[in-house]
Amino acid sequence: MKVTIKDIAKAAGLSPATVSLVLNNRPSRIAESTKERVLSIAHEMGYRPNSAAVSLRTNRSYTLGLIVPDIRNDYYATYARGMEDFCAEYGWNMIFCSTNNNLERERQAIEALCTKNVDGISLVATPSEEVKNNFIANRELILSMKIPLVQMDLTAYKKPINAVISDHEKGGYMATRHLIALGHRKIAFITGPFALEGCQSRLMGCKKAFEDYNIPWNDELIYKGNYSYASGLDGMDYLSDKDFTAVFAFNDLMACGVYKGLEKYSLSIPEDISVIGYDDHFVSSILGVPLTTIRQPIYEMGKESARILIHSTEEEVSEPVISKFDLKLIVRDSTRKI
Amino acid sequence: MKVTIKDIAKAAGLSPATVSLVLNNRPSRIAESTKERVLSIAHEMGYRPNSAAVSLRTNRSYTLGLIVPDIRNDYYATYARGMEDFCAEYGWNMIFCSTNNNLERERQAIEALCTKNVDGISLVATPSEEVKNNFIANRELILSMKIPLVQMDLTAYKKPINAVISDHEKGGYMATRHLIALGHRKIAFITGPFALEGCQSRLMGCKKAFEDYNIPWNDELIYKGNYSYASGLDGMDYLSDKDFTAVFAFNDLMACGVYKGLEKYSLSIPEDISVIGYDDHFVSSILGVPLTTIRQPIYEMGKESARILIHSTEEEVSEPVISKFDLKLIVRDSTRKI
DNA sequence: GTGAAAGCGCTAACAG
DNA sequence: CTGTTAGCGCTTTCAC
Repeated sequence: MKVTIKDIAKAAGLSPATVSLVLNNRPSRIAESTKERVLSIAHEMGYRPNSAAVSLRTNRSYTLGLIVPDIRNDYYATYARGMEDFCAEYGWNMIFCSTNNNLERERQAIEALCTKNVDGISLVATPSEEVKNNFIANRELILSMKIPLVQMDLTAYKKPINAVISDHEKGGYMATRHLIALGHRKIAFITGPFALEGCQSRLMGCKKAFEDYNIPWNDELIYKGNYSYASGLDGMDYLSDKDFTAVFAFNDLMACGVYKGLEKYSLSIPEDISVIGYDDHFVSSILGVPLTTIRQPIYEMGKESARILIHSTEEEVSEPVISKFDLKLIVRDSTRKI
Repeated sequence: MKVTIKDIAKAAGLSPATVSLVLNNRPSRIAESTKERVLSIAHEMGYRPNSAAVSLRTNRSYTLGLIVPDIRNDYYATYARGMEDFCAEYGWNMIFCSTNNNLERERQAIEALCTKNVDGISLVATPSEEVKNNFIANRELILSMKIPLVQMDLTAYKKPINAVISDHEKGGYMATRHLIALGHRKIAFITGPFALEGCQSRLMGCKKAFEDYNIPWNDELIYKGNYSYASGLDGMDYLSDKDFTAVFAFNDLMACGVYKGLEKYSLSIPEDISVIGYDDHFVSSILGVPLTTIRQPIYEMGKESARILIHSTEEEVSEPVISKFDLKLIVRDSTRKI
C-alpha cells in the first residue's frame, strides 16, 4: 500500500497536520529536530504525495495543458519542449493535446483539461479554414472557465489576452528585403491560410518592403498554401508558367515542397531561383542546398508561455501580458545575387 | 463557482449519490425519467466532473504517462501521437515527459508521474551511454510502484514485461539484403549506441545477411554513431579513406548526415555510393535524393502501447504482452545496382 | 510547539 | 427506486 502522510505521522508520533507543515516547508514554529525527523522518516518510507488529494484540497494541479494542431510537427514540438523544460524546472507537468486541426477536437481537449484542473492552458491555434466563429468560441470557452490562457500568435483574436508572438510583419519584411537586396524584383510568395494572423502579418511585411523599394506588387505571384509540404509543391505547379526569380515560402516545410517542385521543372537553387523559407525548421540546415530562412525563437516562446502561466497562478495578475519575440534572418545557400 | 454534483442534486431534488450513478451511467434501478432530468440539468448547469476528486476516490486518473528522450524528435513524436489518438478515443489524457537523454531526469519524470497517479507509463528508453545499472533501476522503480508499464524496444531489459517492439534483426537483415541484391559487397555501417538492444539486433541482422550470402565481414567498415545527424557526418569522416560502395545508416537522421558527408567528399548518391536508412523519418521522402529506408510502424506502435496500458487497467492481466511489429523496406532513389 | 477537526468533490456500500 | 453515510489524502484554521 502507498504510504500517506498519516503513516508518517504515526511513525513519528506526530499528527498529520504537523507532518504536512514540515513536508511543505510551511512557515511554522516546529522544532528543527522534529522537522529533520519527519523528513528522514518520509524519505525512508518512500513517501510520495498524492496529487489528487492536494489538487482537490487546494484547487491547484501544478499541471499545464498544451493544445497544438499536431505534436509531430517540429515547430510545435519545439514549442512544447520549451514549455516542458520550464515546467520541469519548477516541478510542474504538462498534458499534451493534438487537435489534428479539428476545432471539435480542440473543444474536447479544452473540456478535458478543465476537468483535469490544469492551472493554465497554452493554445496554439489550429490553422483551420473553418468559420472564425468556432475558432473564437474555443478561446471564449477557456476564458469562461477562468483558466489562465496563453495564446501563441493570437490569431484572429484581438481581445486583450496573454500571448507570445513573433513579429511576423517584420519577418515578412526581412525576408523580402533580403531578396530585394540581392537584386530580385519578381518574387513569388507561397503563403499560409489567410485566416491565420501570422500569415496576414507576413504578407503585410512583404508588401511594405515592396513599397519601400518602389517595386510594383503583383497578385499573380501569390499562391495560397496551407503550410504543408504538399502545398509547396502545388505552389510550384501554379507558378510554373509565371515569370519570377525568387520564392518566399511562408514556412520551411513548404520551402521543401518548392525545392521538389523546382527540381521537377529542372530549375536549380540558387542558380535559377532563389528560395527563402520561414521558421528555421531543423531540416532546413541539412537540406542538399541549406535553406535561407527566418528563424523564430520558438523554443524560447514555449518557455515564456510556461513562465507566464505559472507566474499568473502565483499572484493575481490583472493586465494580460504580451511577449513579442524578435526574428532573425539566417542566410544559407538557397539565395543569391542576380 | 464551479458546479458540483451536489449542486445538481439540490437542483433536481435528489441526493448526490443518485446523480453520481446517473452521470456515470452505472447499473442501477433509477427511473428513466429521473435519469433524463439529471442529465439535462447537468448539461444546463455546465457540470464538469472534478477529476481530482474522482481520482482520489477511485485511484484511477484516466491518464497515461509518456517518457521519451526528446519530443522534438519526429520518431518519438509520432509514437506519442499514436498513443494520444488512442487515448483521445477513450477520453483519456497524456502527460508527456522529455528526459533529454538524462537518466536522472528520467527518474524525476517517473516520480512525477507516480505522484500524478497515472494509470500507466510508456517508456521509450533513453539511448544513453551511461551505466546499464541506472538504466535498469528506472524500470525497476516503475514496477515497484505497481504502475503498468509498456516499454518500447525493451532495451537492455530482459525480464518479462509489456513491450512494443520492432523486429530489428529482420530490419537489419532486410536493409543489408537489399544492398547485397543490388550487387554491393563492401558495405559500411553507421550504427547507434551498442547499449541499445535495437542497435544490437540490427547489427546481428546485418551479419546474418553477410553470412547467408557468404560475404566476409569487415569490422573496419563499422562506425559507432549515436543516432544524431552529426554522428552521420562524423561517420563519413571516419570512412573517407575506406573502400566501400554502400552505407547503411541505422537511422534516417544519420543518413542525412551521411548525405552531407558524401557531398563534402564530392561523392554522389546513388551513382558513387548507395545509402539506406532506417525509420522512414518524414524528411526521408523529401530529401533531394529520396532515401531508401526501413519503415517502422511507429505510430501504430504508439497506439498499441496505449491499448495495452488502458486494457491492463480494465482487467487484471497476468501475462506481460509483447507486441512485435513488422518492418517494411521502402525503396526510393538512394540505392542502385552496381 | 503541536494537534483536532473540518472539508475539498466524489463514489460505493448498504439501508430503506 | 433512491438516500445515508463514510472516507479517499491532504491542508488549514484555530485551539491548546
